[in-house]
Amino acid sequence: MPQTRTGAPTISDVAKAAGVGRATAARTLGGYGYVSPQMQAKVLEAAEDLGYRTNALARSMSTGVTHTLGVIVADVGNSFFSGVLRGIADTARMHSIDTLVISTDESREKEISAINALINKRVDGIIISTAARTLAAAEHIAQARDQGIPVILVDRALPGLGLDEVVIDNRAAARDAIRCLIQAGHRRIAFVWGPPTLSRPTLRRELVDAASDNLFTESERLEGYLDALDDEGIPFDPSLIMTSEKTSEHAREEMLRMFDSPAAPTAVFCTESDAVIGALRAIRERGLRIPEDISLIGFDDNPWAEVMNPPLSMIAQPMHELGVQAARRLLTRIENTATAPERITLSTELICRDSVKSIGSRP
Amino acid sequence: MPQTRTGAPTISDVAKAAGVGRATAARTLGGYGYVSPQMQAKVLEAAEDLGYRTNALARSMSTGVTHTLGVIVADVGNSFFSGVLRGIADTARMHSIDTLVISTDESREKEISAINALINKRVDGIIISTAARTLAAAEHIAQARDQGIPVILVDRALPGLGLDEVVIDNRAAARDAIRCLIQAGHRRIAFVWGPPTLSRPTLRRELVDAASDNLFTESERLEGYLDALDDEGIPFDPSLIMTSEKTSEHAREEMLRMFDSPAAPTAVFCTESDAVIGALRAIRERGLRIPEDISLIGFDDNPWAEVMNPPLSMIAQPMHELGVQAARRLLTRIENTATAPERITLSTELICRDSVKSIGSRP
DNA sequence: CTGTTAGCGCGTTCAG
DNA sequence: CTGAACGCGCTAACAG
Repeated sequence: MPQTRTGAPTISDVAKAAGVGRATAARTLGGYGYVSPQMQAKVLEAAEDLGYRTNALARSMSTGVTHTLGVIVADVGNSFFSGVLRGIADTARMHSIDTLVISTDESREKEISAINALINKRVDGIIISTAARTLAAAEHIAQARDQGIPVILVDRALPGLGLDEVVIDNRAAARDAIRCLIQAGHRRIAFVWGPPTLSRPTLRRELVDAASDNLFTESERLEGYLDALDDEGIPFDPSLIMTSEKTSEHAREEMLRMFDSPAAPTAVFCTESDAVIGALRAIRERGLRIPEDISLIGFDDNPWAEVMNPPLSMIAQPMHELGVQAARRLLTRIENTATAPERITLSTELICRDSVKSIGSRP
Repeated sequence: MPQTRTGAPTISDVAKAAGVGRATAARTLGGYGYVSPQMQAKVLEAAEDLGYRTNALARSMSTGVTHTLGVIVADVGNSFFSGVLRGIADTARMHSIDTLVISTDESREKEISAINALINKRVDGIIISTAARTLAAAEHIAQARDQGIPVILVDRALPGLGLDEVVIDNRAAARDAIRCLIQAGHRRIAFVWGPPTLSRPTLRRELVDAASDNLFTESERLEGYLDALDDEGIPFDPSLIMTSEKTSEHAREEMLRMFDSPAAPTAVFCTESDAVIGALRAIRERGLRIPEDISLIGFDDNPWAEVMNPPLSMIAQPMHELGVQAARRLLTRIENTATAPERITLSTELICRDSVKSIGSRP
């Protein structure tokens, strides 16, 4: 029978039952220090039939290690983040450390409260895909870092914080996709979802400014789009950029607007899979066919992209690997806190299927 | 300057800095007991510029509450589970409690080790979608329950454990879908994925036996399929049941096999979205059209189902709500440990779109 | 190799 | 209303 109020047998209960000192019991149960095989057996047996479970809280109190790490993302329900999470949790679990997950919906308050909760719970480290776009807005992250908690930025970098970052090359990914479209003869390419702005930007500068104040991933993708246009000397048309709120419903609406314009796009580039969904809805509503009437390339090669009619050309992001690398980096950072922070950039792959048609307006 | 080795300022540091007793500091910082506004102010200020963060571990040690709950599922990377998780985490976070997530890949060992980790970390409760199909195989769950940790079963029930269960009506969902197909005139309906068996069952009994030893959800779905067949007096054909390992690749292979058989199915029912992906691949490979050549209904109404050509008829599961209900139930269970366990059954919705064609072989 | 003792940081009596 | 003292369960020096 357990003696404590909480009901759980403690290490002293075991020691008593085994007829040895606490420390001996603690040593064998904790797996440290020396203890004779005979005593060990006695302790183990006593522990067994008392149903002893080591109290991780108490252990953490004295060791200062919780074997728990925190993960903060916008939405664990999202396929991208849940893929990353899986990668993180898998590699963490291999080292028998658990994962605390918090979704923020890109809300600053939620992110701050998440960080605080994790700090208070004394997690061994934090992996975060922050909604902050500026150093000033990332004070809570700097705080965690200053508390001595290792922090890894995943998917969204934020230079200047002096933290390790694990990201993909968003700019190159977007550039390659747009190039693929341009090479197929397209010149009017819609960019479905860009930086949200209050009014539609007319100048390129306005747009770039808005983007630089936006999420790392989104602004990089826009830059890549612009890069490709520049390379081919194609003029930038602001009416082809979606700047409203990022929901698949808004993506649909903006696409509809573009289709109804005299200078409608002949191709669409979507920066996220929800954007693809929205674009696809609009395309169907207007009775357009892919790729005959409109070509499409999107981000995130989910399994369904391949079974669409026609199969969609997509940019595959290594979600799981992103998580694995972030977790690895965190683990080594926990050991060795003193090396210089670095950025790990994973590459994407443009999976060419049948959603892009050559419209042969090229020499 | 912090005095402890861990670097973090403690409540006594604050007390000292504020020139008051520990208890006074503890009371204001912990938000309990009485303390004069003036002292309170002094303490708060001292805490502020010392950068004090309450140590949740220490607090949990004395209160016995961790404000943390554990979630165990097969795969957080899976869209169904990540949806459920989101529901759980959302409602938990509203009560400022965090969520520890562990994936098991349906492995018994991983599930056991997950439960142990959670018990040791003294989570306030556990929500699990267990891989165990029998009471005997669920001993680890019974153990957690006996340790006094509230446990809620989600998505997969296991009667006899005496635990609360939050599930959907799998049997009715499958039955309705099959009925819809039958009413459209179909009599040869493939069931893509059923209980894995070593050899293809020839008798209905064999199959049902295999199913009853399978996951709760899967066996219920098979029963629903059989129910509908029985209602209409349609004979059961074992060659239409997929009994190999559950991967989309195997789903594809089994579909291919069925298509090549003289008695090919005219409709397919898929019990999971990965099964749909596999079936869709096979359908394309054989050059079949939906719904002209083959009708299809699947589980899990993910956003992409609606933008397929044609839009797919799907069974929508309330994933988020499943999580919300499970979390709610857990929270009330944590308060009030003494009420009788109950099963909450959420209903699904058959979303009829264009993947089912009437083949009019009916009066 | 083993037992004793002192923290870890906070909640919580119990006098004053 | 305030402060001193003890306990939570475990690790870690330190003697023996």
